[in-house]
This record gives sequence, structure tokens and C-alpha cells, in this order.
Amino acid sequence: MARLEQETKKKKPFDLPSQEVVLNVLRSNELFQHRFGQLFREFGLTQPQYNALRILRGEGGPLPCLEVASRMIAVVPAITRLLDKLNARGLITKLQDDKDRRVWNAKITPKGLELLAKLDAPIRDMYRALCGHLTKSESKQLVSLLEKARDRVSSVTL
Amino acid sequence: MARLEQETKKKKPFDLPSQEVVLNVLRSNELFQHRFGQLFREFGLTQPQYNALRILRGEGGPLPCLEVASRMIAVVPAITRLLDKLNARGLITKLQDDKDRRVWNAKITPKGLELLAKLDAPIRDMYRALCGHLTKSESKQLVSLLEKARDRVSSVTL
DNA sequence: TGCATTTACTTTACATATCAACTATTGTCA
DNA sequence: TGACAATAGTTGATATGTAAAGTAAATGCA
Repeated sequence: MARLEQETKKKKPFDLPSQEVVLNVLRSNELFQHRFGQLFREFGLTQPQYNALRILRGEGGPLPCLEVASRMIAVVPAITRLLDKLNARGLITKLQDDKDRRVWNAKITPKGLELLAKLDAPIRDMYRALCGHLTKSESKQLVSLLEKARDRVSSVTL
Repeated sequence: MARLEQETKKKKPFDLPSQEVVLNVLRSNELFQHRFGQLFREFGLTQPQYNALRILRGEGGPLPCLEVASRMIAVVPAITRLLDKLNARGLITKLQDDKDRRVWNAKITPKGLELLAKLDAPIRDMYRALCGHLTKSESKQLVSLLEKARDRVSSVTL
């Protein structure tokens, strides 16, 4: 793996620093996601499915569907279908709220917890294999720069 | 936008620096991609479609389908469909190679070039709006850390 | 020459992202 | 109270990512 120009056989150098930043983020993501996708598939999950389960495990109790969606980047219709599938597989339950009958609360099941538990170690290993070669100081710096890079996203309008 | 713990209402702090790095890359990507997706859609394109067109414009001449795929991260079947759609819309042509009849060469059409040209300015603006607030030195550092972060990806095995 | 292998795609099937349009329930306010 | 708006979610249609299996043409090699 090397510079983005080489990886993509780009002919002209980047003329815009911000362009180079964005494209490097996208590229890094693609590579990381690809690896995690393979790992999840071995356990019969996809990344969004894993994320939803992880969020529900982190929460402990039931969580409205839209709240799950907002903690992922997911758009609403995607969450409906995703949670329905997890529900169909018995990894979560989906129950109508007593107080507000518009709300459906998702909750991870013991079966879901069990599956997640099996994934914990391999995922830790994957994190380390992918980025464990960065020093602590580099990691900190990278995270902090990415946070700063994301800083303006919400204020960008079309 | 803020720290990832707040964005996702994470309850426990990160125990693994490499995990925090990876998750920050994924999150940044989601936010950036979301914005670019909206922009491309205004012009009737998707991100992969735009990428393929951009690669073909950069190349100038015809390029085998698989070469386009390899410069994106795209898996092969995806490229077939994608290029077929661009072809159907007259944005590229797809012609069988004379020498090696297994090969199909894609080439951007004037209509495709015209569409890309309309996107150039808005995309530049988007890059700047998203990451123009980083200083040159921060951008350089971020790019270089991301390059280092990607360094191990290809050697990670499941 | 002829057959197995490799290469360059294509097809199929399933999961997700996205927008638009729709249903059901709740809240607001004249 | 009764209409209108807002909220929570679902459904439909199109596009992409991904694996698996298939097709067609070129290559390797006995």
C-alpha cells in the first residue's frame, strides 16, 4: 500500500490539500471496511448488522428504532429493514412502546449477545492488526485530526 | 460534530487506540460520503458512477473494465453493471478490444465529459467546505498518518 | 494439435443506502 | 373538538457491494 497517487494511478498531483485529505479518508475507509466485512461475514453478519447489535448491547435495554439509526449514520428506511432481519433471526426483539404506540423498541436477545461475544476477540485482533503499528502518539494525533476534519461537516450546505 | 463518544453516545471510553483510529476513519468517511452523495445525486450520478467517469477522463483514452475496477476498490461484478448503466446513458462507450476479444474497453464520451465539467466547481467547493479549515500542515500530517495507517491492510489475513 | 488453465468479464442472488411516498399515532391550536 | 401538522416507522424503486457460479477467449504445455 502506498500513496494514493500510486494506488489509483492518478496522473496529476493533488492541487487541493482538502481534496487529498478527503480522498485519503475515503480510501482508508474502503480498505478497512473491506477487511471488517470479510470478518463479519464469517459470522453471518454484515457491518451494519454488527453495528446495530453493538449499539443495542451497549445500551443494555430497549432502544427506539430511530435512536439506533441516529447512532449509526443509517437512513431511516434502512434501519427498518435491518432490524426486521435481525428480529427474524432472533438476534433482537422489536416491541411496540406502551406509552407512544408509534415507537418500536429494539432490544438485543441472549442469542444476539452470544453472537457478539464470539466476535469480540477477532474484532479486537483486527483493530490491532490494522492499526496497531501506529504509536500511541500517532494514534492520538490521527484521531484528533480526524475530529477536526469532521468539524465542519454539519455546517456544509448544498 | 464532536468526539466520537458523544456522536454515538458511547458509554465506555476506548480501551484500544487502534480501535479509536479505525472507528474515527469509518465515521469520517460516512459523513463525507453522505455529503458527496447528495451533491452527485443533484447531477443524476452516484459516487461510484462519478468515480468511474473521473478515472476515464483522467485516462483520456479507452481503458479495460477491470482496470477501472482496480483503480476504484470495486469488485468486478459491480463494475460490469456500473459501466453498463453509464453506457446505456451515453456517458461512456464500451467496445470489445480488437487484439484480445475478452477485453472490453470503456471510454468517456463528450456527453460524459460535459457532465463531469459541470461537477468540477461544486466538487472543489465541497472539498474546501469540508476540509478547507485544516491548515496546510495539518492536512499534510493527516494524509501522512492515514497513509501509515493503511500500510498494514494488505498484509492482514483472516 | 489439443486440452487444461488462466484471464476478462457476466449473471445471479442477497444485503444495504437512498429518496419518495405512505400509514399510523400523537401533538397543537383555533 | 376537530382539522392540521409533526413524529415514528414502513414500503417501493433504483444503485451498489459482495460472493458464487458461469461464459468466452487466450495461454501454456505436453
